[in-house]
Amino acid sequence: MSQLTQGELEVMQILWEHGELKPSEIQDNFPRSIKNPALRSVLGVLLDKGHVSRRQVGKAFLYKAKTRRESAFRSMLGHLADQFCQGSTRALLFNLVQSEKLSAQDIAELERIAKAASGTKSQSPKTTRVKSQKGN
Amino acid sequence: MSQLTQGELEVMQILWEHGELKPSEIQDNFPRSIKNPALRSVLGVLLDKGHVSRRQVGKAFLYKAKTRRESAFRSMLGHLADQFCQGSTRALLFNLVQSEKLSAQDIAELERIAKAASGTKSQSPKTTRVKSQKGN
DNA sequence: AACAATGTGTAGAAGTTACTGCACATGGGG
DNA sequence: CCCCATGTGCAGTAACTTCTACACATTGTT
Repeated sequence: MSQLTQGELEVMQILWEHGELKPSEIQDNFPRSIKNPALRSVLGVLLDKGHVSRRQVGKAFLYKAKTRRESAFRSMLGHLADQFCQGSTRALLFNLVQSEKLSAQDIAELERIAKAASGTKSQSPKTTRVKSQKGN
Repeated sequence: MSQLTQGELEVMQILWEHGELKPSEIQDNFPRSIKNPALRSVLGVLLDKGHVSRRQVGKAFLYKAKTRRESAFRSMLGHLADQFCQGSTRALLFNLVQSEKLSAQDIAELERIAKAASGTKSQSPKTTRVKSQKGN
């Protein structure tokens, strides 16, 4: 499935956050001013690409994200890895760890998360929930 | 500086790898078939955007990458973090660590790299100096 | 029934990326 | 000097993204 452009991504973010919306509601939640037909133009592209679905309710269409946020994220990350890390997200990760300035505490946290995620002998399998915090 | 497109990135990769080249040489190293004027069109865009410089030698132009590979990588990674991790590459890193399936060995390696890069005082800070990336 | 509000459909313009074709310039070998 | 290979300059096409303008349809209210 083809990559999301900037504008398409802006729309997807709103759908991921709010669920099922009609165009005017997306407009209301848009980070910048956008005219209705311009927005619908983007929605049309997203529909063609299969990233959203829509259903008619009354006279309006409700749009819903079909591609999951995590999938889109992974896809874009994978694309970046293709370009800069021989296609390996792992190599990308190592690169990132190397260039980020991490505190000892960060590193400990990192290790805990890694172990919990690998599902092996984790020391304290508490709620190491980090996920995509969208506390908007 | 504006983001690199797919085609622009393909050209940059070759310049990063080979140094200073003239268009026909870039063509020879191109992963797919591309006609000379098409390539020069991309080079022109890269020149406008400031990502490459060129100098005339004889009757030909030699093109050289001006933006460093690491800078472009970090920039694109930052862009991705803006979209999916509230602008924090650190959050992106944590997310990645969580979703990658890492072996215990990977985790140990990760920790080693992290500590070396951060130059912490928890261990022997031997080869701390990894790289000094400065903004281009 | 007429009207305003809301929402859709369609047409199309502007900018960018990616590409093609062709004419022109320069430098070495006959 | 003429020819030809290499390389540039320039004009223009095609697809895509983003956006605008405007007409038409539906619903609720008066």
